[in-house]
Amino acid sequence: MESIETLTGKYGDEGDKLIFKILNSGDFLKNARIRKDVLKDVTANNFSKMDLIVGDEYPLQFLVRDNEVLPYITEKALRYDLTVPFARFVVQHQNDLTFPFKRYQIQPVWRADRPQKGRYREFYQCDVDVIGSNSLLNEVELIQIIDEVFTALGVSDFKISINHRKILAGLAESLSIGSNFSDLVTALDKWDKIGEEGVCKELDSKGVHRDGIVGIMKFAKASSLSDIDEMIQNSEGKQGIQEVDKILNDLEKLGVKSCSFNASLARGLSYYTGTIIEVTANEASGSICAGGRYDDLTGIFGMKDISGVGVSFGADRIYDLMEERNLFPADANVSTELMFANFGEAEASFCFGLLKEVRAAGINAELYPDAAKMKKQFSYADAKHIPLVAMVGADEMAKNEVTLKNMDSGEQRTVKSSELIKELKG
RNA sequence: GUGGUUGUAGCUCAGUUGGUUAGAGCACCUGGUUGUGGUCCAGGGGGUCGUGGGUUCGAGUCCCAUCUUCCACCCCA
Repeated sequence: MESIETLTGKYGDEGDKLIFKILNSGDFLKNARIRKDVLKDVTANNFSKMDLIVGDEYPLQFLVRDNEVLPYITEKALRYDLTVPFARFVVQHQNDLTFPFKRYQIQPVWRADRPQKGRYREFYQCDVDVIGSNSLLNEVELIQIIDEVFTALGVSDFKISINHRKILAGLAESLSIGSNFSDLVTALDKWDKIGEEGVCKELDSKGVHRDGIVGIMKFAKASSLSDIDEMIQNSEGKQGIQEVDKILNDLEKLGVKSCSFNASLARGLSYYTGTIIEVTANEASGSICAGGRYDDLTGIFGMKDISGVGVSFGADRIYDLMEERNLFPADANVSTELMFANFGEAEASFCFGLLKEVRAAGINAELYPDAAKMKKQFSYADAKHIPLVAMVGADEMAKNEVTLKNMDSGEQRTVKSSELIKELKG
C-alpha cells in the first residue's frame, strides 16, 4: 500500500486511471467537499433523466464529479508496480544504503482494470534494479539475466527488444513534433499490433502533421541503428544511438543473441528516460518482461541526480505461457519424497521419531495424519505422486524394521530402521 | 472506463417448440480387498438451474433488473 501521491503522475494519464484507490477508513465522507461551480445542477425540478431515478434515490454521480471528490475520500492506493515504490524506499533510506544499490523484489501489484486473457487485476512482478549508477554495464547485466532466466525456463523463442527514450525524443525533435511526444510513444508502441496504417491513423487523430507522420513511418521501419543514424541529427538522439550500440556490442561479446534493436518499441510508462527493454515470446499474450532506465524517479521524491535501471518479470504471464507449452517438469509438484503410513497411535508415534531423523537427513517426508484404511492412505500417496511409502505396523515395530514400498514399480522390501537413511540416500 | 459475452453437481458440459421426480463424464464416498495405490466391478451422496422480480395453469427454457465470467478496445507485466 502506498500514499496515493506517491503513485499518481508516474505512469501516464491512462496509468493514473488504473491505480487501485482505497477508500478512506472510518467516516470517509466527513471531510469531503466539492466546489460550488463544479456541482452538477441537479435538482428534482430540472432533472432531465427522471427515468434514472429509482424511487426516492438517484445516483450520486449526477450531483458531483468523481475527480472532484476523489482527493477527499481516498488517500491510499495499492501499488501499481514495484519500481516507483522502490524509488520512494531508496530516497527514504538513502542514508542507510550503499550505492550503487541492487535489489530484487517479488510481490503482487494491482491494476484497476477489467481482467482478460493475460491481464490480471492482481499479479506478481519480479523486479531487478540497480540504482545509483549511470553505467551501461547495468543494462548489459540485466539483459544477460533475462536471457539466462528464459533459457533456463525453456521458453525457447523469447525475444528481447531494446530501444532508447533519447532516440525517440531526438526523433520527435528532428521532426518538430515535441509537443506530441507522448502521442508518438503510445502510437509507435502499437506498431506490431495495429501495423503501419493503424499507427498513421492514430498519429493523425492526435494532430501530428503529415511530415512528422512520414518521418515516424520511416523510422519505425528501420531495422538497425545505422538506418536511423541519419534521421536523427541532434545530440540527445545521437547519445541514445551510441548507448544502444554499446549495449548491443557488449552483449555480442558475451554471446547473448536474443537481444536486438527495435525502432518501434516505445513503452507507455512515463518515467523512462534512457534504455527501454521488452521481452515477448508469443505476440498475442503481450510482454512477459519489461523495463528501462529512469533518471528522475528519485528526484521526484527528493533525491537528485540518481539514475536507476531495472526490469520486471511478469510472473503470471510467464506461468501461463509455460503451462500452455507444457514446460513445467513432471516432478515440479513432487514435494514429499517419503510418506509414513499411519497404523495407529503407537505406530504413529514410533514413525514420528523416524520422521524427524529422515527430515534431518534432508529428505522431505510426512506422516499420514490419521489411522485411515491403507487403501485411502495409498490413494493419497498416489494422488500426490509421493514416490515412497514407509509402513511400520506392529510386526515392523517389534523388529525395529521399516517396510518401504516403491510406488512406481510396486516393489517393497523391509530394512532395519537404523539403516533407513542409508537406504534412502543410496 | 467503452462495447460484447457467459452463468445448470466440486470440474467440463448436455437439457428439443416452455410440460412429470433436471442428466452425463470426471472427481468424491462406501463395498469387493482384516496392512497396499495407479486397472476393474457393484453401489452411493451431491444442484433453491448466479440473484431478485415478472409473464404463464406450468419457467433451467420467455421478459426486465442486478451481479458474475470471459473476450475485444484503452492501456499494460
